[in-house]
Amino acid sequence: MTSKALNNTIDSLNQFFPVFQQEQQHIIQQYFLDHARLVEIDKDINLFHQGDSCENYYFLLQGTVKVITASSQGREILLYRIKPGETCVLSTSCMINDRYYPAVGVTETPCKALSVPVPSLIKLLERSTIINQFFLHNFSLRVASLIDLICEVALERLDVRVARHLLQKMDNQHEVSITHDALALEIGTAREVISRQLRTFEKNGWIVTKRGKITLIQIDTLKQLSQGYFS
Amino acid sequence: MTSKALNNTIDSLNQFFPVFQQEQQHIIQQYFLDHARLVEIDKDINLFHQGDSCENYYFLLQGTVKVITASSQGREILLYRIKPGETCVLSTSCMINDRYYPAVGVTETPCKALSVPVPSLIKLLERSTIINQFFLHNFSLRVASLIDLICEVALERLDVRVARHLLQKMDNQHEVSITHDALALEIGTAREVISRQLRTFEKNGWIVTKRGKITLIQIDTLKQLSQGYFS
DNA sequence: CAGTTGAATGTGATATTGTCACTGAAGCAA
DNA sequence: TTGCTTCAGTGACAATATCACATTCAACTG
Repeated sequence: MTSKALNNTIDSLNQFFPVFQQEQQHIIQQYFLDHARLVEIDKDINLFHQGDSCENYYFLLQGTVKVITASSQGREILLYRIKPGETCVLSTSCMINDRYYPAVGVTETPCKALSVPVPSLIKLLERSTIINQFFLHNFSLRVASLIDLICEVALERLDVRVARHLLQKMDNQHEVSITHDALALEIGTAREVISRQLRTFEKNGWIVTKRGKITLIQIDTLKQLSQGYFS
Repeated sequence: MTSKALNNTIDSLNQFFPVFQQEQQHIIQQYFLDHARLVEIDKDINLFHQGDSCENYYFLLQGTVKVITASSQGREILLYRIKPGETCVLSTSCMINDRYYPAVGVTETPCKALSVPVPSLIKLLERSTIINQFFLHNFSLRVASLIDLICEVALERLDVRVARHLLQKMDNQHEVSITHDALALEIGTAREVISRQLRTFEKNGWIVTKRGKITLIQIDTLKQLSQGYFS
């Protein structure tokens, strides 16, 4: 990577390493100068497949990536999203254990990322505690979110989960732009199930649905439901 | 901790830090000398509750601990087991982010562990890359297992999951000593559901059930089922 | 040993969720 | 407009979950 290109992304690096200005600054800067490559990726591109091994490691600068896992039967569920300033814990996990990916990563929007080859990153891990701490933090947050997901999927009612999801995804016009199909994937169920759930919500007057769009009407009721206060 | 007590557990420490004999050996040994306390814990003791903050960190030497999370409705699911030579990623996660536990930890057998206060461990993390790498490995393995669990819970049929579980837990007499209730907790469903599933397995001649014990008869059939080859 | 007690398991009725095989509707492009 | 393609709706049925009990077994008590 050229020095100029690094300078262009040096601000972005700070979002990964807020402690960048310390003793190890030089090591890390030099590392990225030597090994990092700035890549741009279109929408709906597979970054990695189920069964791939991990060869390049991405530091996401722009866009979002969804990480999905699928069963043998074809049903899928969204494990988490990677946002700017984050990395993929799965990549980390695979890198450290030299395993295959147990999931698929797909860009949801056009993305920019810093890409570094895994072997060099492993060497860096042995030298810099800051990098280590960065990865620890990353893991730490994601473990918590994965456990939350397990609770939801294994123990919560579907209507509760749908309500939560809608509230989480609504914009400031109280709208969610998503197809039933996509919502089903995120929640880990089938489209028909979502369709029916939304229809009963609509019958209750809680939401209004259009093609590809859901408008939340009775936000408070949905909030109550999302916290399990309802039958 | 006295030097003698440390010597008693220094072999155990090696199972955590196989690279113990290197440059940082002195730092880590000294750390455990200064801060670690050997604790013995009875069976069925809660190490931490949902909502606790993390004050002591355990390195498990003997016994097993199950980590369970519960919904508001009271249903529970087993997230993972901690075995000797392991630590609790949840503790790590809570320690690093200064969060509350999203789950419960209960000893399944009498346990021995090294206990260290969290603040001191955080300081050690800033000095030793070996400790960092240890935690990274730990996280890394657990993330993979959590993702597997999500796949199972969200996407797999119940009979497949029960079959897998039985195969995993059987001893070399092809027996599993467990109550339906406990099995239900591990799989994240209700006892009645497990009872019915086992009964149909038994009708098919795949297993024989006694009170508190299940004997697997047609192992191959169960293996096929566990891999999803069956309807 | 019989009797009691508590844990473990069985069962039917019903509600929720998932699957399958379709039909219909809305938007887009030629 | 016509023909696509994507998105959504529907009924029938299967699988799983929940509830409210009844039953059985094993261990303990006296």
